[in-house]
Amino acid sequence: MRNQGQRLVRGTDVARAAGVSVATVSLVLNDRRNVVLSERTRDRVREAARRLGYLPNRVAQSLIQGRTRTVGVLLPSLASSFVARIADGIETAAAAAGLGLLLANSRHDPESEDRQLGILLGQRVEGVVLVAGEGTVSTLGKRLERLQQSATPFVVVDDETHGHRGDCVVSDDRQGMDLAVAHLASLGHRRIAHLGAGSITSSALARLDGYRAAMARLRLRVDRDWIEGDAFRSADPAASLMRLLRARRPPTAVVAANDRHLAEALPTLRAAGIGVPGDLSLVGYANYDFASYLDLTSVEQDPEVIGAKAFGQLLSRITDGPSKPARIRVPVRLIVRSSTQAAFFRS
Amino acid sequence: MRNQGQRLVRGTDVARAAGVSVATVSLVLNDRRNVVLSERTRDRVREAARRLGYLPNRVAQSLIQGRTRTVGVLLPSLASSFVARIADGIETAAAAAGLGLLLANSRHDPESEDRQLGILLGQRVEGVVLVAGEGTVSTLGKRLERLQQSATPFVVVDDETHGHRGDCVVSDDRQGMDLAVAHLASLGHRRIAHLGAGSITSSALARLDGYRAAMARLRLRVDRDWIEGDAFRSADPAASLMRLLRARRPPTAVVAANDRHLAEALPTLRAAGIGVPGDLSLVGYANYDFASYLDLTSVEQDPEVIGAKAFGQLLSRITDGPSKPARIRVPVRLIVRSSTQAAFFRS
DNA sequence: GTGAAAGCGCTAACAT
DNA sequence: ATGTTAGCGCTTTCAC
Repeated sequence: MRNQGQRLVRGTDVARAAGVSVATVSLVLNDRRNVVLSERTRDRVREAARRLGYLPNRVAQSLIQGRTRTVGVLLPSLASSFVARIADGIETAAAAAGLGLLLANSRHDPESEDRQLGILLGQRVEGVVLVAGEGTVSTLGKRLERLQQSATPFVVVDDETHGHRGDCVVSDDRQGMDLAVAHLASLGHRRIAHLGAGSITSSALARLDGYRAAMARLRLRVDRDWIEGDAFRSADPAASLMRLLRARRPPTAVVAANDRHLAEALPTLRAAGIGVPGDLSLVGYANYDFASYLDLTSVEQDPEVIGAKAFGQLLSRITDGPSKPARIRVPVRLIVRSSTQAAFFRS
Repeated sequence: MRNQGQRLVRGTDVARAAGVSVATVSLVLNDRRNVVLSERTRDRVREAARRLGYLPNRVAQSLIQGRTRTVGVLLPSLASSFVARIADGIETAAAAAGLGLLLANSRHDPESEDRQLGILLGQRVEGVVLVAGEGTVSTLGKRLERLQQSATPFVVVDDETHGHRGDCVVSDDRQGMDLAVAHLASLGHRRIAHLGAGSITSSALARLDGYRAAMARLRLRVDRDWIEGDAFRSADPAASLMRLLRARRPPTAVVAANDRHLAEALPTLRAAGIGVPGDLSLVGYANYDFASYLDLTSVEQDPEVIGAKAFGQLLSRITDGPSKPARIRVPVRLIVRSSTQAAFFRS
């Protein structure tokens, strides 16, 4: 539309070219099997459509069919590769189901997220995948309410704290922390500390929770000064890590909620003469590509699957309607590299 | 649409609730200043719209106005953070201009790209940003032809080889290589080799070209065995790098077309006892986040700006119509870290 | 077998 | 100052 100059080909044009009516064009091109059309007409129409490069106007189709074959994806930013890969997973699944993707970006701003949501709803998307993020997560409830009122199916990704209002898909952070802690314990570590993500997202909280649960399951005590880098003192991961090492009973291993914090703290560790894994074992989280270059043992997530599951759940809501909210946790796996090592000689 | 149960609010509903006609609703909500409406009616309509949560159906608006306020973005994958950040830039610019984004993913497959393009055109997007990628770039021409025939404005990103058919936006790879080579030369290096990206994208070619041009500009000879990792022997960056070091006149510095190759070759270098930057200076390209963790001097691109410029160019095509094809090169900058050092004592 | 006509929800001329 | 009407491009009964 708004094609300066040559106007786009319409069904009418094809009809005229084929010497039939628009109705027939529609019948032929949509392969309506219940009506019987002569082969000759079918061919003539198809030929004319091909020759003119006719593409049925999906806007008009949407209007009359009452469905847009489009879902909305509302995310905080594509700058995060985790989020981008989730979007990739959603797109792939949606394309396979014949649905298009309307992408909107809140730029971590609740007001913007609200405005974007309005646009998506105005476009009459058939459903919305809402990827939570720092900045918007605390007021997410409002937007979910709005979605509910509009009776538009939706799925929340990367936040389960608001999950009671509908479906959500998250990475299994508790499992990840359990794998990390169990791995260290199996290497003989007993004094395992946690370097938090410095965030209030449900992921960060679940990782902290998962750390505590794993330690409890393995009957390992957690000293009060073994947890650092919560939402309020995350500014400097290196400083946080060094604080951990000054604990009354210094840890022999640290599980971090994020590879990045570890990577940033590494030079400080080196400067302090603390060898990894000789003096300290480290497990990261997210398995960013630099984890392999830095030889960091890390928990790998699967954002593409998260996206695919989110779309799958959304699709079943669109076709089957609402029912009991689902909470889907996508499994993670531990990638063992050389930042972790047995702690025999320390106990 | 396809809202099981409660039907969405239409203009008619608002009209009935406010005791006016649909036309009036439209006039009020679109703030038509040329027609005069009583304040009382305006308020009544606005109030009713607010109360009912009315959102004008953009599908219907699109149909009658002949414009969808939507642009299509067709990219090879969101798994690449470079591409994802370009998409982010496009989205931000589009949102600022009041246009939505229909995102489609070719998964590096030309046929899929063609199919997706058909869907975008069927949706009557007002323009298309086509991000080139490995796998689709060689047959890009066909799709550009299709776009031209449909008279839909488009901009190609990350490929200038097909740029003669319309506008394109690329990162300034030649400038990047020039910065890298000049930096090394300023440190006293004369024997500077090139480790290619192992790709046939226009970026990879431009970087190789840029390397040659920069060397020529600085009157530095390029030995025949100083170029490695072209499209045909890129499988193993470490092996390529080691081959470079066995050149008749071994280089004292290497500029790579991609950080990743350097990162992968680093362990091999270490194992061979070759110190960086002591024995060899290295400059990477792309400035991935691991470049900072590995202390790699690197050329930083600006994908968000690339996206923004691409959208800007597209928008001017949409509003102003076609004219001489533009070729926009987005500047890069060199981030100096400690993988490069003066080569005084070697010459 | 095929065409005519109605209508999806909206906007924009034209009436009143 | 507001309502009536036509029509965007398509699909879908219902006539012929």
